[in-house]
Amino acid sequence: IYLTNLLIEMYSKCGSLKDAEKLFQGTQEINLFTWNILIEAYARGGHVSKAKSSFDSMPEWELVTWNIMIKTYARFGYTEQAAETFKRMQARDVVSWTAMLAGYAQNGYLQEARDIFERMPERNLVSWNAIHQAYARSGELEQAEDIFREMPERNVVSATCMVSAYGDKGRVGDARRVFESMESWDLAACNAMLGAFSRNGCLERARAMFDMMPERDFTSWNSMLAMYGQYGHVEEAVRMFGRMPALDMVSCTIMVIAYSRDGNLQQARLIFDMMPEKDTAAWNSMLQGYAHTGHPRACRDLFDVMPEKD
RNA sequence: CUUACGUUGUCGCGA
Repeated sequence: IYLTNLLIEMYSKCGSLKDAEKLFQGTQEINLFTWNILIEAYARGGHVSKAKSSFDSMPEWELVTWNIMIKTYARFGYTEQAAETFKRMQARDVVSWTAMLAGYAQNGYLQEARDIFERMPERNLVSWNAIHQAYARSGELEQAEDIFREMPERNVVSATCMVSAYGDKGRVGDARRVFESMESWDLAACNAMLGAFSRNGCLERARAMFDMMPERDFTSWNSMLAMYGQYGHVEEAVRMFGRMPALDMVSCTIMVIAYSRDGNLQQARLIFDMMPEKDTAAWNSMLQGYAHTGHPRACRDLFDVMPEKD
């Protein structure tokens, strides 16, 4: 049963929801872990109502199950349901409190997040990071700085969050200062620094950062693409796009925008049509390409065939 | 064997 659970989880983490489901249904030996893994799998795929019906079909619930439901609701914007779930729980641990705090923050409820933080019976580093991030993402930089300075301990996550917050405000020098004071860096930390450079038009510094990074993922590559596209170096974006080891939906969407802004709607459409998966952001980007370049007809035609409109 | 925090794209919301 351990092995079955591991296998289901593996499928889920690879995005093979169908295989995870099949395995779940095909196995007779099931425990609470199995249920939790299944709910988590639905949550990953954004199938909130399936997660909820699995939750309802379970023989019993444990704390982890409730925690997963809080996260699932909050992540997809069902803040009220998350809060209801939180209130209905008989026992809560630090994970429950932190999930609720982060859930409020992700949906823009800074005050509620703060209230949760203050009511928490105990806080750990993750809880501190969550409240720190809540202020940072709301643009409350001074408060975020205060928390960062005063929190009992900091780790790579705390610092990454600060780097990103400075970057959002255009304070590249401060971002660098924090980044350089870190005692260790992981990929996300490097990406945050790279993003601070790229979003603020520091092309050379971004390039140097990118070249120096020991490893790169989609986020790293996509930051570079977006920067070159945004700052009018479409040919450089194209060059990097061609060098990427693999493409994802975001890379392609960035190129659709870059080509469109460059007036090259044919190339934009070519990339768009090549994409194996498209979300609404991808569709909207292509629409906007047509809309802003005087192609109302093409825009309308595309709009009419969109599978999902927001 | 399962759950909470950080890094990339469109639009909107805030300012």
